[in-house]
Amino acid sequence: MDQPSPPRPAVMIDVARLAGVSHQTVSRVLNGHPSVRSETRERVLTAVRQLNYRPNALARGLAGRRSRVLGVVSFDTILYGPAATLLGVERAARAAGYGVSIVTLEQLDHDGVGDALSALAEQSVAGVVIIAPFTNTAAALRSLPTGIPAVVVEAGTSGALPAISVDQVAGARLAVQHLLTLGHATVWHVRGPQNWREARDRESAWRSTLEEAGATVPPAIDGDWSARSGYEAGLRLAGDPRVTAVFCANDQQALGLLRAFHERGVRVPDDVSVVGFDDIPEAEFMSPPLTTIRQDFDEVGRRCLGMLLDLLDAPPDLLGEAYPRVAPALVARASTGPARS
Amino acid sequence: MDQPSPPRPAVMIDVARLAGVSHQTVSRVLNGHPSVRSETRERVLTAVRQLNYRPNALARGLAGRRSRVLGVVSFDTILYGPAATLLGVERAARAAGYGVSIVTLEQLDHDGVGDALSALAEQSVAGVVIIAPFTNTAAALRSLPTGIPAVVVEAGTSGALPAISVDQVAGARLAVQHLLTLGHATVWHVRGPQNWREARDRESAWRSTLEEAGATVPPAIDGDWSARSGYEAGLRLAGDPRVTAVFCANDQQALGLLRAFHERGVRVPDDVSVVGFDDIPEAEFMSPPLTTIRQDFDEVGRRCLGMLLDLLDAPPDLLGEAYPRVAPALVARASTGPARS
DNA sequence: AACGCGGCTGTGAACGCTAACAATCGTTCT
DNA sequence: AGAACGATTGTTAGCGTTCACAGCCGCGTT
Repeated sequence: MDQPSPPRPAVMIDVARLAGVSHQTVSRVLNGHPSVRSETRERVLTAVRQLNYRPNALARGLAGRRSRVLGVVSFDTILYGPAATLLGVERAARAAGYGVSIVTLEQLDHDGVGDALSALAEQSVAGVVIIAPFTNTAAALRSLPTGIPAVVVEAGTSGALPAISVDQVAGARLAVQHLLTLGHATVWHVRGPQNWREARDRESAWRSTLEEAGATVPPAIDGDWSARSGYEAGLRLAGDPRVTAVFCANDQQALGLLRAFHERGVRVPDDVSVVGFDDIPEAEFMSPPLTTIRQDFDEVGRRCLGMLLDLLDAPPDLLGEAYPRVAPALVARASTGPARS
Repeated sequence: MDQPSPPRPAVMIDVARLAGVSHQTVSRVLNGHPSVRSETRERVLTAVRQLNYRPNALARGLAGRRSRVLGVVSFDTILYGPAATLLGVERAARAAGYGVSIVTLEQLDHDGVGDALSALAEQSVAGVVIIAPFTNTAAALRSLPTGIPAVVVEAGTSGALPAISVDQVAGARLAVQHLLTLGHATVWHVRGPQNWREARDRESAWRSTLEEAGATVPPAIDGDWSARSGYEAGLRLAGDPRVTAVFCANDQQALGLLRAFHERGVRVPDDVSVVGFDDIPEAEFMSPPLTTIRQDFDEVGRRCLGMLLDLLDAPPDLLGEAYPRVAPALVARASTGPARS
């Protein structure tokens, strides 16, 4: 006689027996196969509920082709953008009935990405989302013949890979034009790390926007996304009377910059205007509240997943440029103002 | 005749054939079984390399008992602590040869946790780490007879569940005592959301530390971890001459508070000292740099994983309180100073 | 000289599910 | 009326591993 709550969780055959059908019929019901008499379907569903049956995803993946798990390759640092994107992807995946397995990389190099992908392939993920917007990611991926459908996030115009990204060029242009419109003769730039695609895109858009406006292009200051690097940049910029407007490649750097300016008695926005990038939740509460470029990471995650799902059943790679960039937006706050007269 | 790069990835039997052994011997080599002649082992490993064989985790999980995947239940907001902990767990898991599947919850309630756990159970994870330090998480978990080994992060002294946490009480005490030592008559508190275990722990430690010191205990101000809530608290506190020291339940709230004080002309630390909690990377670059309590989330993640792995082969729950709390540390910066004389 | 034992390897059967095909039945078409 | 058809269900065979149980070998024992 069976115990009411057996140690072993119910499997499909248990459900089948209880419902008086074959295990295949149970499978059909579970997978929404059309040709099952509705009375039978009900009987099966009742049995499922009664036994608290949950299909085993491992067996499912092994038997059929597709697993209902997606892989996400992210990396090892807590940066707002990637973290927010990951969340967006996960949420969208869950909504679509997929699980999410993550791998973070410490190495940004070829092997790192390769290993991550292998680890995911081992788990038979149906597809992967790669949130690793380094300039060399695309190259690394191209040389990996894993055959898993993949979507790259934020990789910009890298080429042959399906990618979703925020329009970095438009964002940087928004920032620079905002400052120029306020009457600043030129705009300085604290850029992000050079191995990041986005950093390069922002920098080059900054440069070309200035050039188009006929403004002189000051040298870019190096940064690495961290507040500390922004702080150091701020210390260098603080003494220079030519500096009236600074565009930071992200909000953390802007925070550090603000700190340095504050220390050195540079008033923002009276002496210098500052614009950031990302619109992290804290931006509104910096001193002063930071004007910045908002990126909708949630939307990125969502589109990214949509694209991956399309990729899963649409075999060809004809999807090329069908997916438009996500548009960034300027959020004007108190850190920017008219140029000193 | 086989193509050199077949569309179908190699499976164990392919390796076996190439090495001239049985599939079982291949399995033995892969799992480090002792009784394989070293010459045979070499032969198999060579074949593995040659075919670029990777064992199928799905089949492995199905056939054997254990899958090499752990689940992490997190939730839907980008908060520094949980994000950092997740990263720590993932890193530790990867080091131990485990994959990580994540599920985020939007609902904090019983069903939310239950669904998350079911989703993970479906994937046959070997164990789960739950990063959801709500006060009701413990209750929700106890009522779930899923039978999966689980470790809860940051759940404090909740009781019957294996848990790893930073010593919130010690942390809050550190903060309050730091301020009292500086000569402040009492310390105000902007607390976190009441459904968070940690928020309650910090609040009650704040209260008891004040009481022990014979200081009056002002009413706690509500917050929800966000900078905005800190800002609002700051606006309320700014007018009050009795307020000379504020302990914020996290750094974001402290940021908002600083912003509000700045707006209202309250000088920090001259008029009011402020202490935060977490030591987010930005804390050092706030205006002024924030004195705060550092939590080592990476260590939390690591211990958490260690505990889970112990739990996996050590069946009994005799591990109870064997795992000590992670000690927090005071990081003194410029936002605190002596009381006004 | 036969026995037994330990190191090494192979065989068959799960694991829980889906895919492909076969079987059954009541209809509908010619 | 006989056959073919569509809807519904069952049967059999894997998916790629590990597990349990044999085999085989050569050596030291009795």
